[in-house]
Amino acid sequence: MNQNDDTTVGERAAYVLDDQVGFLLRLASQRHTAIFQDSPAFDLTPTQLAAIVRLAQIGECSQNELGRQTAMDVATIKGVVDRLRQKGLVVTRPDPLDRRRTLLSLSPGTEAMIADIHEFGLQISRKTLAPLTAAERTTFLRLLRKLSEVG
Amino acid sequence: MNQNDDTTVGERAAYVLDDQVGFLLRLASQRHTAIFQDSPAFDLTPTQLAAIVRLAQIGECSQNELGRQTAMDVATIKGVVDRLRQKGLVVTRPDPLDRRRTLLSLSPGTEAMIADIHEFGLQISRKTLAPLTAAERTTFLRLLRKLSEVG
DNA sequence: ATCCGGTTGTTAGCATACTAACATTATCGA
DNA sequence: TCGATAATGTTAGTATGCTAACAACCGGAT
Repeated sequence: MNQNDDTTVGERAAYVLDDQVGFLLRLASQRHTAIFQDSPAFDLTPTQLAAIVRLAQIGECSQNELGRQTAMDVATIKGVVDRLRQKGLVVTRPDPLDRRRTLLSLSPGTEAMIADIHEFGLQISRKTLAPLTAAERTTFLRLLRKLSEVG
Repeated sequence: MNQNDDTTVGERAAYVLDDQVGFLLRLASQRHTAIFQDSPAFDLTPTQLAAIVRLAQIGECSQNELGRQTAMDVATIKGVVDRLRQKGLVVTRPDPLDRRRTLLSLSPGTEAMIADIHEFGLQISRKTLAPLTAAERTTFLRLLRKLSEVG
């Protein structure tokens, strides 16, 4: 019987930190972020790129709506949008139909860069998944999606 | 031909944010953290639990060493250790052999809780992986480890 | 023995990510 | 129409996670 067997009947599973999904998710996220930041094509963080790409996809929308579409709470999306506005990548105008809202859209310069930003994002994904074979990449993304879509 | 086909010869792969590994890793991490925080067994964050479990595993060590063993840079591990000391979970003493170092160890009370902390960690991992079948869980952890272990 | 490079821990600054509380504005129901 | 409810955006506070700079200290090489 393997000394690392964690399925022995009647015995409690051993807690090995390096085998826990939360710990491994943190490591994988760290590696992805490092790959992203080491590819200096744009002065963007992964989160900022996600916001820009989503805004390009869905078009003009409110700040909270963009937050929901990118899985950022209201406090986080505010900071992200503030920094994107400061860089001139996103512009705003008041919503004429709802005085609570500010509508966000990409600046013309950003609009023109969208294709390059997409290409950059694909490169990052390829580098991140490089340790896996093509079949493994497909499987991994499918399972990761199952873990993310719940709730 | 499928309209979402991203492998058509001669065409550039489409950039779909929801299919990018970085975005999905962020979603999965968010879900894991939410599961963790909604299980109020201990007043700990995932990072703090990792530090405690690792310290229990490797025994008394320096702050930077614990950081390396838990994938936290020197600034991050400092904050984590400060908070664990403030809660009385970790105690320190100067290293008699190296005046730069402070040696960390678990407080006796924490030592006594380690088995419960392990059990709690296993519950969190089970809940996080619940959307997958047993076979999928094994595969997912194997691939996630491959993505994390790369230098 | 001294100098030099490396290690340890601290600090400051920035960027997510979360909760909670708040004022303002919309909307729906009675 | 009015009153309760909900949505929007802001602010404050806390906790990672990163870089960069710094002082103090250790070890080895000359």
